[in-house]
This record gives sequence, structure tokens and C-alpha cells, in this order.
Amino acid sequence: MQYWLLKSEPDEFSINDLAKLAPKVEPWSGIRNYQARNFIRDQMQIGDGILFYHSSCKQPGIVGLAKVASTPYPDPSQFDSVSPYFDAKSSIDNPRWVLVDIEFLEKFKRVISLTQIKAMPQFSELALIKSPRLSVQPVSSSHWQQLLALGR
DNA sequence: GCCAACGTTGGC
DNA sequence: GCCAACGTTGGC
Repeated sequence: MQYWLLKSEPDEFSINDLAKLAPKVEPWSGIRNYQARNFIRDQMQIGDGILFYHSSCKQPGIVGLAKVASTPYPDPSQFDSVSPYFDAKSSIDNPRWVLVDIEFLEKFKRVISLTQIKAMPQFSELALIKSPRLSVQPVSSSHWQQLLALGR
């Protein structure tokens, strides 16, 4: 069991969109970064915890929880020539990009803002701070527990 | 395999 | 909308 942080732009897909779907799952489509892809492909397992992060918005921060709801499988959008996520160099036989389904768990009572996280020295090693552009990040169980306590 | 050019992310 | 950081591409 591992923990992750996934970023989403709320204008595109927010925690409320995920909540509305529940108990249906959302295929986490569109990851086009190798480091992020490798985490999904090599390490994600059903039941893993996910911190849901809102980026590129008024109040960037962690807004709730989800969980990994499938094993990794090829992202269909890479084969769709009209999709913005189309990848001509990928093929059905040798797909380049994978995704997992994610399932809503809860919305935090309060948003854990990026400002707040940055102000707390215990989070200086969090990938969100150290690798701010990575859209799929591992989170240690210690950080996970601390962040849960802050959000609930 | 280096590295310049280019594209993208995302906070501010 | 700006721009810093950084990932990717492609020529050599």
C-alpha cells in the first residue's frame, strides 16, 4: 500500500466532479510525463491512497482523498487522433502511456493550501515542494498521516 | 551522447 | 499574463 498525490486543474476536473461520479470511477487520462507514467505503471496498486490536489487555480492545495481503483492499463486517448492526448508514436501493440481508474473517498473539511504546506518545515521533502512540476508524486506514510490530520 | 531550442507547467 | 524551472526533441 502506497500513497500518492495527483494534480488536477479544477477548471478541467475538480474534486467535486469526482465526488459527483461516485461510486463510479474516473479513468485518470492524459498523463504524458515519463516519471509520472513510471510511477503509475510500476508502483500503483488497487487501494493505494491518493491526495487530490488542485493546481492552476485561485487556491492551489490538497482538497480531498481518492483511491486507486484499477491496475494500470493503456490510456485510450493516446490512440485517438482527435484527442489532445493523441500520440502518433504510440501503438496498440506497444502502448506508451498508461492510466489507472481513481475513486472518490472524501472531500477535506478545509483545503490544505500550498502556502500552508510551504510554511511547514516538515514538508520540505514533499515532492510537491521539491519537484513542483511532477503531476503524479509518491507521498510517504508519515506525510500522508500529517496531511490527513490537517485536512480533516 | 551533448546541448540548444523549444514547449509545458503552474505559482504568482 | 509573466516567467522560472525543467522536461523533451532533434541536429550534429
